[in-house]
Amino acid sequence: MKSNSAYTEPILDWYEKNARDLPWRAPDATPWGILVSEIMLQQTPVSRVLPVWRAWMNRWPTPAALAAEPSGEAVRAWGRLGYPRRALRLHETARAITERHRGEVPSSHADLLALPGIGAYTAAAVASFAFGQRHAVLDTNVRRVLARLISGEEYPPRSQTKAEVKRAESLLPLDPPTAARWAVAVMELGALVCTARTPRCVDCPVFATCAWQLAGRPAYDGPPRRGQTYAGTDRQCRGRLLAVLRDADGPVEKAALDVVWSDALQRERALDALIADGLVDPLEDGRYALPT
DNA sequence: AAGTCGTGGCT
DNA sequence: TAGCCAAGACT
Repeated sequence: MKSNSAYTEPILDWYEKNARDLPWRAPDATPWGILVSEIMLQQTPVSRVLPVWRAWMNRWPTPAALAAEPSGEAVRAWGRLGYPRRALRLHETARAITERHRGEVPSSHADLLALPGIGAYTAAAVASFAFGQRHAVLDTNVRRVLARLISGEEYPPRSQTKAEVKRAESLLPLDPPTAARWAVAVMELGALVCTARTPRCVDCPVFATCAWQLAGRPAYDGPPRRGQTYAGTDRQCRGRLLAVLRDADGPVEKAALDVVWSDALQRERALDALIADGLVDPLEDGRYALPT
């Protein structure tokens, strides 16, 4: 097997020995199971995804099974994973797969990209992990690993650049199955060793050739990286309101929503937004429910 | 194209 | 303790 960089073989070897045993990586994992895992894992830690993924796959083992249910059931089963619009889009995707692709998860990057809730990363990830294709799979882990290994910087730029994509493509092994293994391997290295906060460089298989190491691990000096305060935001309010509906057996009175958020103006705004998003259904009798 | 969109664990 | 961060997508 040909390697096209000094990083390829050490990282592939490291992955063979250190990969986590995740159910969506099992030999019997289906493209649908892999797709579901990728949606759930967007901005969400593995540990929180695991139980929800298992229950989800047990209940809806195929796209057609999910497509046959009301979207509200997907929202309810989503539980507290966060960003519940993902559940809605996953439900839409199940219906699109059922209608447009005969119930089979499409294998082409373009077809995947056309599905709701699936962007460049997820399309590449599913094409790579489920179908063994050769794609640059550029997520937050990979971006950070490459920034350190090659650019010698602690963190990548705020938003993804074309240069990063080119670089990721140039590192891809030529053989598709190997490229697919490389993709998970780099991601896993970022998740387990080359972590954001306190990297475990002593365990790194490419420590000796890491540009960031060689530069003396200079601290990040770019613009502030984030600032997502949460307490008191519309997002928190939306979360509270939706939790009431998730935990209820059926439609709820307006009063049941009112008690979970004191600021009436913000509460109405958040409720309207949830309705506009299709996450909440206002009934004619004045009550509210998850969508049908 | 910068803002918005949940939630909880970790340091 | 209070940020920081986690396999992004969409507008």
